[in-house]
Amino acid sequence: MYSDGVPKLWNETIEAHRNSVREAILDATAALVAEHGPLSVTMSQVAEAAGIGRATLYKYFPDVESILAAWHERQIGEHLAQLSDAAEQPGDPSERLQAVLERFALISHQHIGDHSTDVAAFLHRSEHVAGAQQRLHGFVAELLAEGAASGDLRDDVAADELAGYSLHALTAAGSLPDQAAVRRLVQVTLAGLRPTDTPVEPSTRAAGKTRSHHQPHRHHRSEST
Amino acid sequence: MYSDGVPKLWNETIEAHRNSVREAILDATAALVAEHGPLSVTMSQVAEAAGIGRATLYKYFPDVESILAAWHERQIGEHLAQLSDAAEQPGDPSERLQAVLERFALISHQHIGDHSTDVAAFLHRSEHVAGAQQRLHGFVAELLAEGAASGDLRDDVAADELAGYSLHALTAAGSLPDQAAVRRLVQVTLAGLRPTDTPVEPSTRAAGKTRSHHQPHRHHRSEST
DNA sequence: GATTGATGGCGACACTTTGTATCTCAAAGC
DNA sequence: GCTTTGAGATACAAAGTGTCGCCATCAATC
Repeated sequence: MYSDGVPKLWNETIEAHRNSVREAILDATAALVAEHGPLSVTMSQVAEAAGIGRATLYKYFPDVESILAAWHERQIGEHLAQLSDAAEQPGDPSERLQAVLERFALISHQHIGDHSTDVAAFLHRSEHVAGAQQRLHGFVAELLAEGAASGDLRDDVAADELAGYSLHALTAAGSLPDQAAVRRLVQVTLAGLRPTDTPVEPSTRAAGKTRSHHQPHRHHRSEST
Repeated sequence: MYSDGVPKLWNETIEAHRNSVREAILDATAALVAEHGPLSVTMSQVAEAAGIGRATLYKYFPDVESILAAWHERQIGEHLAQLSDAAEQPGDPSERLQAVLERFALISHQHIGDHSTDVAAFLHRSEHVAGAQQRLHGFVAELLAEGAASGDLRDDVAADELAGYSLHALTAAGSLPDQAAVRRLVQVTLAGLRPTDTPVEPSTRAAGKTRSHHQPHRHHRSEST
């Protein structure tokens, strides 16, 4: 039937089945989270909603947290795919960056109520979850590094840190009422990324842990070009 | 009725006691969350950790979600107090704003691992929780409105939206390694708030005066991630 | 100072959820 | 046909949940 080069031909169909069941579990979980919140999700509910026996569920995931982690990974993965798509559109780096950030903001805005993006915050070992999240961060950081190299963006702060800034700032889109507001948010966020005439001072002061406000900046209102 | 000066003296001591027990519950919850994550917190564990009977716990809170909500409220309240303190320091509006934002960023940075600020994301009725969070948002929005009025900050975007932007952007401090990075983040965030020569309004660039198309919207959602 | 009333704390009970061990069955491979 | 492999359901012990009712305590009243 199949190519006999593969020793585990039977394994392929079973893998496909497991995958479909897994997807059903994740879908059911998403629905339950959207309805009752992540805290009240139980293995029993998930099993019933997914249409499988409860004991069977344990053959896929050991506990609720693992399910939520997997769900979160899937979500981020999908988002990352959309962002990659947006990044591949033609245009100069600045335009592409804007397209990516706007895409991300719109995704965040789309998922209000659904806690998919926020889930990472309360999974205990957030570091474990960091898989897709890391890739997302790295992806944005790379774009930002490009922009900094071409002079479109500020280079006085590491692209890594700017990526964190951007991603967090744009999650504010989840609280916004409409897409026009989302676009304004993207503009504001981008404004924070552009080169400044008052760059962050590198190290005029030694390593001190005092909190007190450092020297006041006199910033000019004109940010020409 | 002997002493009519203080009719409910008994009520005061009992209230004090209830408050202390309540604080103990919240402290115990915080410890449990820090150790095992919010998902695995149970009423039994909280009761034992707080040193009270489980049934007694139900006289204070009906379920885990309520406890987490109360804990979150307390945290935000404390943060708000610190921010108010920072805002009352002398200085011009711009300096005060920077002090407040830096304080907030440092608080976010301080609480890495502890999910106190992230909890709002997964409480089901986040709108219910929004009490202190709303005040925090309004507090920052007010500062931003001041800055916009004095010309130190951009006025092409509603202070309301800028507040959401700022608070979200600064939560990125939770992922930063040291305080120097936190200060850089504050600078980047502030850069997004300053006036720009390319305001967000699509048209209406005729005169130097911008018409505010956007009216302040009313409803918000969860604030932190 | 004894009684009454109201309130906090806790033991106990019935019920649900959890995690696992065991069993059955369907399909691939010989 | 017979064996093997693994998915899926049933069964059970342990833990968690929500509630009722009893007791101790303290304020207020006689």
